[in-house]
Amino acid sequence: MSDDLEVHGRTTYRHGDLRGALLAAGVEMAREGGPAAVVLREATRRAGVSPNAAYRHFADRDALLQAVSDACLGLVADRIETELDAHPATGDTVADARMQLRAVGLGYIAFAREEPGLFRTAFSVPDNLQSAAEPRKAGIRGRTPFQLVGSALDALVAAGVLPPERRQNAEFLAWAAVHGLGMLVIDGPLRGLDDHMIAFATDRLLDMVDRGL
Amino acid sequence: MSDDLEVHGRTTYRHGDLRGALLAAGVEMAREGGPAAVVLREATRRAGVSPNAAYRHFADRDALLQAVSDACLGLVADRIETELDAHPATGDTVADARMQLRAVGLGYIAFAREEPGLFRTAFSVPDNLQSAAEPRKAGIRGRTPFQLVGSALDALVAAGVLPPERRQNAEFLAWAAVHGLGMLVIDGPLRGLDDHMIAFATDRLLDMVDRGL
DNA sequence: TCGCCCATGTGTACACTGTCCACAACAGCA
DNA sequence: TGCTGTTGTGGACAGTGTACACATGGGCGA
Repeated sequence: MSDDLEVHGRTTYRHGDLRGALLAAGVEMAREGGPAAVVLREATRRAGVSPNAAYRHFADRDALLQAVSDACLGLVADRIETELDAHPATGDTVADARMQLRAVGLGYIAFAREEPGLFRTAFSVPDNLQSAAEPRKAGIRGRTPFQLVGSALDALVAAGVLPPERRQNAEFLAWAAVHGLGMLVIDGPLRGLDDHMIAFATDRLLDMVDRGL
Repeated sequence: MSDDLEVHGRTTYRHGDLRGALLAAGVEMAREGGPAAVVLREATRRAGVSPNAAYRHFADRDALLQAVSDACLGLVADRIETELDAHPATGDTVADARMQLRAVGLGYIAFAREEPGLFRTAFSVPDNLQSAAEPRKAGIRGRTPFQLVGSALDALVAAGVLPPERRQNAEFLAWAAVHGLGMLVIDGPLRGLDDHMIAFATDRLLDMVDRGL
């Protein structure tokens, strides 16, 4: 019996961090097959535990999916932060603010292309305004994608590019545009276009946002 | 035995239009619970037929979902056509062209709000450029949503509002923006906002497209 | 008109899923 | 040391997709 446990790298009756293990397994399955591939029993199998053990940590399969989805949103945030780092400030306040919003969009689309399964999973669960800024949806630096868009818009206002009266709710517009492109790129009509065309479309979309906000 | 058949409105061994019945049942289930609610066995139950009968008309559950999704896209097109009818031409070519694109967006968002389940289902299945204009995704007037956006953009070019060099691939930008807003409204951060706020956000988004295209 | 064929629907069966219930083990505290 | 509440197990059940063999009878050729 204790042999069985050790097979799965477990020497004690207790797992230690089953919740974490299930979450990690869920993310891995989501990566491979999107939200539908997040299967509770399979997660317990990968964690080396009986199916019902999951119910000590998640109310039901939906709760697991919700947690996986939140983790995916955090990964989106991380990818955006990476893109922000790749475009460091130059000192030109106006150009920097513009680039900041652009970087958010680029990171968003890049994540959609690099991890379509995680991207789909991130947005497969109903959300709302209240929870859009909850810490469990945040990346490693503690900011959610929604907050990252907001910061970029604040910078645009501070730089005098975006008139303050247009700031309110502007994240919805920017987000909608970029999010829509992301969806179209991974399993909408734009699926299968080559990198060059995607990059071109992204560029034009960001121009549109920049000009039209 | 023949009694059983008659219970489901069937007097013959053959159903007559099982494919159509399964499709209709699928759409109904999608309306109530989105793509996940499209259950093959339940569809056959509603059609008064044994589960395996479905396999004479659809290769598997995914093929049924694909067909349901196509039908939903047709309904999106119908809703857009309705909105177009609600904004008849005035003779002012420029204003009419602008309004045409606006109507497409309004119809799109309206459908998302009125039929969230069908909307989600319409875009739950991978798509691509080739199939975006296939007749089975068309509405009652034979045009797909993708084609309706295209027509509106053509009108903008004809009216001299949109420079021809910006016409290419412009449907991607317009579509992405509106599609993104649709997603955010039904189960993104904008979910639960009241009608007034949604209308306001839609208006501003369409302004952005109009200005930024 | 008869008889056959094959498209269409049925029955049975299997693997897999989510989830409920009663039970077992054991970590940590009294 | 012994109790207790938390965590994991085992068995069971309904529901799903789908494969295989079989039944039915509508409509065609003879």
